[in-house]
Amino acid sequence: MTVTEKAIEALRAAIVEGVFQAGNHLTEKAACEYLKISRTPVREALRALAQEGLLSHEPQRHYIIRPVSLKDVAEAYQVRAVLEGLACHTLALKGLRKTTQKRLQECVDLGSELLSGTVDSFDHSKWREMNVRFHNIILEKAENSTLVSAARYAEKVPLATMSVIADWSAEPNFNLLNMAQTDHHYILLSLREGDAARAEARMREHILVAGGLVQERLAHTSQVLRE
Amino acid sequence: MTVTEKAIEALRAAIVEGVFQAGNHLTEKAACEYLKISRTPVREALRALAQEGLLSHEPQRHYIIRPVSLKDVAEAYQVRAVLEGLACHTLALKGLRKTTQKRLQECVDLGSELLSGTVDSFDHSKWREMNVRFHNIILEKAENSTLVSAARYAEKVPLATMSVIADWSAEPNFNLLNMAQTDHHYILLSLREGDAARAEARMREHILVAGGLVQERLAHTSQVLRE
DNA sequence: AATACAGATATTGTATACATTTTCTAGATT
DNA sequence: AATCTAGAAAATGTATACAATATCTGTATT
Repeated sequence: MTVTEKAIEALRAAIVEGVFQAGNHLTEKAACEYLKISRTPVREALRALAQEGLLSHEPQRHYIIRPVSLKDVAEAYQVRAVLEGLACHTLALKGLRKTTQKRLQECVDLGSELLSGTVDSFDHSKWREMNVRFHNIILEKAENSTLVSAARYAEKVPLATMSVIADWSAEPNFNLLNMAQTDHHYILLSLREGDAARAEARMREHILVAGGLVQERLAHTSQVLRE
Repeated sequence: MTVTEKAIEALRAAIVEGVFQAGNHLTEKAACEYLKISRTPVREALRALAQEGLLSHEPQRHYIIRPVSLKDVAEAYQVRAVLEGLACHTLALKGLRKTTQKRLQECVDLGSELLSGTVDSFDHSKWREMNVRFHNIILEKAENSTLVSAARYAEKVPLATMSVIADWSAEPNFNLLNMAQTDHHYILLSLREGDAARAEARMREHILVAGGLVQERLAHTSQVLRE
């Protein structure tokens, strides 16, 4: 792994965690001293993060850490909803290959297994891993590279990714998890039946609900949000 | 304008025009000598173009000019269709401001004016400008920055943008232009009525049709496509 | 003849020096 | 006191030198 790659990850983490506060300047020098490396890889990292949307930048001016609002998070989820909806639409038309169907079924089965146990023994990290896998399989099996890239982009909006939910393992909401599980079940069913419109609609709704949940939690836990 | 910015534009143009052939390597040195500048801005430009999707790259390896297939173009249009569909959905729910409605109406009026004249006097560049404007207004007035970025990304796929049609001014297809004009009319109508579902559906269909047209032409004129 | 290896060559990655532009500051002017 | 204007300081942009890695080439080995 090159220094530049490490710089991208380290700076992204630092920004999301609030080491560099939103709204402030971020000079190349400050980033260099924080990471203890030279300017060249830092410049490349800053440019990459700006393209991701984490920083804003105009030529000849310093980078600014883009504040993230609840509205930004909501918008990112709306975009993800239509993109993953398209993935479902495409995949339903294309038809599920047996191996793909099997892999998705495994996710659904694992989900119901995880939810069938006692509340105390619920394994949140396994559930999260399963969830990411379910969505990624659908996205990738649609075999549309522009779609994958665009979806990855929408996931880069801070706090607009599934993984933030990991921090809430203390008090998982089983009503919502059961809803998500049911969604997954019916999405897979629609895909198997080749019902493109329903698969799309279900996935859209599924993601919008998840987005609403994330926003609600963020509003309460008052993360690093502007306003 | 900095050297880096000029490098990005010049290299993008060179790739799209086929100066550097698709599928081939593109070494930093070759780009430096072509542009007659040093490696630093070239490296930044290559990284930016890779993020756009024009080049592929793995660390410690040279950049490769990503070949574009008809399939890629089709996929990019599908992504644009759902994204601009979302823009319509959002805008219809949000409601059109008077100024926005006026600006869109101007596009529609200009379109019908351009199509009402004789075939020979048809001003293709004005039509194209109007079309880009119509779509941009909707995209921007939806006020979802992730959506705008994702849509801009999908437009970066070579040949998957409206502007390629500019080259076909020799023989515009009036049936299709009239269809597009009708689409614009009804999209605006749905937006004004606040009918989110119809506005979305119409925009999706509108873009898919345009994408089909572009693909058909590309297949005949045999552009710089692989396979 | 095909393969494996070693050295040479070329290419990418990083650091640093210099150039240019912007921003800050101190003083003069009103 | 407020504003404007050098000049200085600091930041970004660019070029180049050096380091690390990958690729190529020719020879030796089987």
